Amino acid sequence: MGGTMPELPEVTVIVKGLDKKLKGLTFAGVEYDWPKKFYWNGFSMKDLKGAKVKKVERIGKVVKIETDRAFTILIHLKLTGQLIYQDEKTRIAGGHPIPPLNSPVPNKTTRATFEFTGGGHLYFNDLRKFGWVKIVHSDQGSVDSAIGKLGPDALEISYKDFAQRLKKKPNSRIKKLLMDQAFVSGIGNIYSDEALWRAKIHPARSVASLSEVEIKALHKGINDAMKLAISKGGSSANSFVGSGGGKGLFLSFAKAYHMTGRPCERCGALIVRKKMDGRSAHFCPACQRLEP
DNA sequence: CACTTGACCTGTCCGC
DNA sequence: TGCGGACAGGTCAAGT
Repeated sequence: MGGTMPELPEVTVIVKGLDKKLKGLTFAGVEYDWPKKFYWNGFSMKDLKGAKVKKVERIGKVVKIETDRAFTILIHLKLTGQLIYQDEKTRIAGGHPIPPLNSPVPNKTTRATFEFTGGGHLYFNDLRKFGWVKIVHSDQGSVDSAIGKLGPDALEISYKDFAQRLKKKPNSRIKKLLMDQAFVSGIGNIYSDEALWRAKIHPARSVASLSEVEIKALHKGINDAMKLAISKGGSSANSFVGSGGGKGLFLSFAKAYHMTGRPCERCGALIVRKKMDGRSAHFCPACQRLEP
């Protein structure tokens, strides 16, 4: 099980692993060192102990652990979260690659440790402490502020629905809109860059300027980029390596993201990075043009 | 209102 | 090598 970062593909990979591992396990307790981002919402340790995991699934970028009790556990990895399950025989890990996913646990980034009867542990690590854990009432889990307003899932939205929703936002810049979780859920900075590169669309283009052909390419680009990443994350022990040559991270599937200064795979022009709407956009200045 | 900026945190990398 | 600044995958609140 490998992993890179917590956007839709990475959350998908870790959630699939956890669903297999945790299903049927019984919580023995939890410890945490960052109460600020651990919300009980009226539930308590007494409720947690003895509860069984029914299912683990992904809602947007949120990890949802359903139990056989009245509560559900929601976890958001934000920028630097990791989830690592470990018992005597197994270890599965996913999320942000720092510290390395094979580091011993717990460690100084460990914010919460769920213990299961039988000795397994689920570690929630988060270097920057932006992530959170919420225990929510099962009936209210789907309307929690974190997931209640999410748009259609980026991997599931049809072309038709995608195009229709775009029509309602003609003035938005496309990259920013792609990352808006209320528009579609699951896409972050990496996959907006990757999808736009595939569709040959400049990140600052307005929605109104996009042709039907481009919108089709973008819909396909989202799917292709994410599915490729899921397949890499699911199959490779290390989908990132420290590169000797410069950049700290190398993502095996990336065509644009973090490829600043490297030749575009398609046309050879050098990939550039530009600050846009508070985030950095990576794109090919030759095949992703602002003006036709 | 819609849109932009700052805040939340800690660590790494890059240039001087 | 040391030091300061930019930057990091996300989201929400506050400000304009």
